[in-house]
Amino acid sequence: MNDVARLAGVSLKTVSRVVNGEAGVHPGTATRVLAAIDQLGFRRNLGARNLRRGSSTGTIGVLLEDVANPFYSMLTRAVEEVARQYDRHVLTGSSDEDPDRERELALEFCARRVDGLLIVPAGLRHGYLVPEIHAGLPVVFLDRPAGDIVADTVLVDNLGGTVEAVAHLARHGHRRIAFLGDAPNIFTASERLRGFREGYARAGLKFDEDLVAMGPHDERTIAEALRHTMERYDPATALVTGNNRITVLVLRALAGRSARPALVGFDDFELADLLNPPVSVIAHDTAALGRAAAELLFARLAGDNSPPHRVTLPVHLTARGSGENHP
Amino acid sequence: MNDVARLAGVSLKTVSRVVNGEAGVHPGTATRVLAAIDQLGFRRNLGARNLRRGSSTGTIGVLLEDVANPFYSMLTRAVEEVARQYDRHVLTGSSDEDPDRERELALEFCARRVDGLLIVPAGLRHGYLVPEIHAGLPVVFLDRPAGDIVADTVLVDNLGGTVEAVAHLARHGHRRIAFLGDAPNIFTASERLRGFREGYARAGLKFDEDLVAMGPHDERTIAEALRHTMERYDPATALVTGNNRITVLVLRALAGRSARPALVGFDDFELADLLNPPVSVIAHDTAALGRAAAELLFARLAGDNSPPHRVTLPVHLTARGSGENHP
DNA sequence: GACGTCAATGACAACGTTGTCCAGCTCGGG
DNA sequence: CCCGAGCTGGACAACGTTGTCATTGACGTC
Repeated sequence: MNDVARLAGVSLKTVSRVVNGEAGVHPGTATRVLAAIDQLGFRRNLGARNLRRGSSTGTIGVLLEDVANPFYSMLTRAVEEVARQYDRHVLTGSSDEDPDRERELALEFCARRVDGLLIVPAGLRHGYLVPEIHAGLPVVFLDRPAGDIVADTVLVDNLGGTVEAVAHLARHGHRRIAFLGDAPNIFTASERLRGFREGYARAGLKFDEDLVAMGPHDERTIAEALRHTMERYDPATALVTGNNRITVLVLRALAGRSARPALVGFDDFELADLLNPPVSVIAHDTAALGRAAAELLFARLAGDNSPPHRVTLPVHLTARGSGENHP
Repeated sequence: MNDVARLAGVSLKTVSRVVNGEAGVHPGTATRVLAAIDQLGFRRNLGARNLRRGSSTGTIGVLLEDVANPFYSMLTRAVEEVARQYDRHVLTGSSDEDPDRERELALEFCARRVDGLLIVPAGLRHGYLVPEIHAGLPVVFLDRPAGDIVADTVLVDNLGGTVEAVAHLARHGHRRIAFLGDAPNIFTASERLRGFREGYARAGLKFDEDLVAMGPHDERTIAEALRHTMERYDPATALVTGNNRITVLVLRALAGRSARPALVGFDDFELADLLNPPVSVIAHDTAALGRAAAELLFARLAGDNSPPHRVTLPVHLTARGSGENHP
């Protein structure tokens, strides 16, 4: 900026005025300044500007498990969309389900003075955020609640979803239904398991612990779980899968088998309707989830200081065929 | 930091020393300072630090069309992974294929002093980046080349891919093959179309302009294009689709039809192998694409100033069934 | 006992920008 | 011809941090 001022033969402050479109600069001077700016390729340093003005950095941080997972990438996009409306940019970080990494990223983002934080929490301890929240940083938890602090949270109806999945399968005559879920320390996984049990209870079925296989899962453990639940004297005739990745793993493991169990998966996914048979799912509006969380964050930024909200978005069973065959 | 200093009864500079782990601070003093930091929830302002030190902001910007598209989200993840190795964070922005938006985001990121820029360009004019590049900002173009400047670029073999797709279909006896591609102003779309023509030529087939339908596409235009190419006195018996989204649109439009044309899609996608029939694709390693671009960027940051590279990553046909039926 | 050494700490400027305040100029009215 | 208003431009401080350099005092040495 100094160089620009020198080249244009004006003072630093005048350049600042031109850059900020302030009134009170002679048009001729402004033209000279703009020419100098152009010639030098000057671009004002937003960091310095924000520092001086004490204004926000215009960024929000988004922490999630893995941007490459379609569920999270859709979330990210929805958040970005809302952020754009509020003139903010998005810093993303993938925690890979590692609490330490999450913490590290969160504190790093705080040091960068993000205006707010959206977190799909990996860990169960979020005390490290207390000072920041206390200092006025809005934080919204997304898809899973914070472990040990009270904060804004947007969830989907995990419990209701698996209750409905079991009810659906029971309506079609299934009595032995297996559940393949994610690691039980993950909130959504344990909630969905809880719903699964609840569904059994409501359907008047006898629950069998042996038909539950919690993760973390990969190709091998899924094959193992399928063997364990399906190849026995009293096999499961239906399956509930705990999230989009597990559903896909199961579908791949089942590919080629002639007799497929009935299947309802948690999370909708692209092409579910084009598979053979089409896969029934507990669907929820992922984009709405992201939007709701982002809107909540920006409401906080706009000054809303009501007590922490806990929003639960509805899910609905989308029956496509895979869960409607009888045992 | 001032507050910390006052509370600990030391000078500002001493706090700075403690925060930075510099030598020459009395252990007792350090303890007092740390206690004060803890009590006040102090976190140093990275923006101010970077300003003072003239050091990098530790961020790189990634501009692409839409993070929600699995292709781009996988790219993003790969980039994030590499960035992490080099201690950088990632700012993302979706341009939605809008050159103005891309430009706006790019310049905004420049003003934020990102260390480098990875761009999947939407527009054809990138002169606006010349001053930045000249000022030392490393920029790598990803998946598509820059419009009118010479810069580092990492591409996949678009031409070779569709050449191979046509050859594959021709080998199976198809003589009339249609191409449904994206908007022709998009580099990858026009390159793939070029490869498509080239494939026709190499196979000794007579090219028919009528069997090409370029986008942008949505459900309606795809249905239209299918009607136009398939329901005629000399219908196409096979189809090449120009990217993952178009492939999915086509699959959905074809769902339920008894007689399906042979199909080869550009870009691999999840579940392609589980459809009926499994979809043959021109696959490429998306993560490798992102990694290559990011590594190139960091090589530039590390001082590599050789002339701009242009890397083309190979593609390979993954035959799964949908492209192997005879007419 | 004077002096050099070394460890610990602090004063001050600077990074690039903007807000505040004041100075000089022009112009119109009395 | 003088004066104040209005316009234009500049000097200076400040944002939160760190690099440079100076200061203080304790200790050991000749």
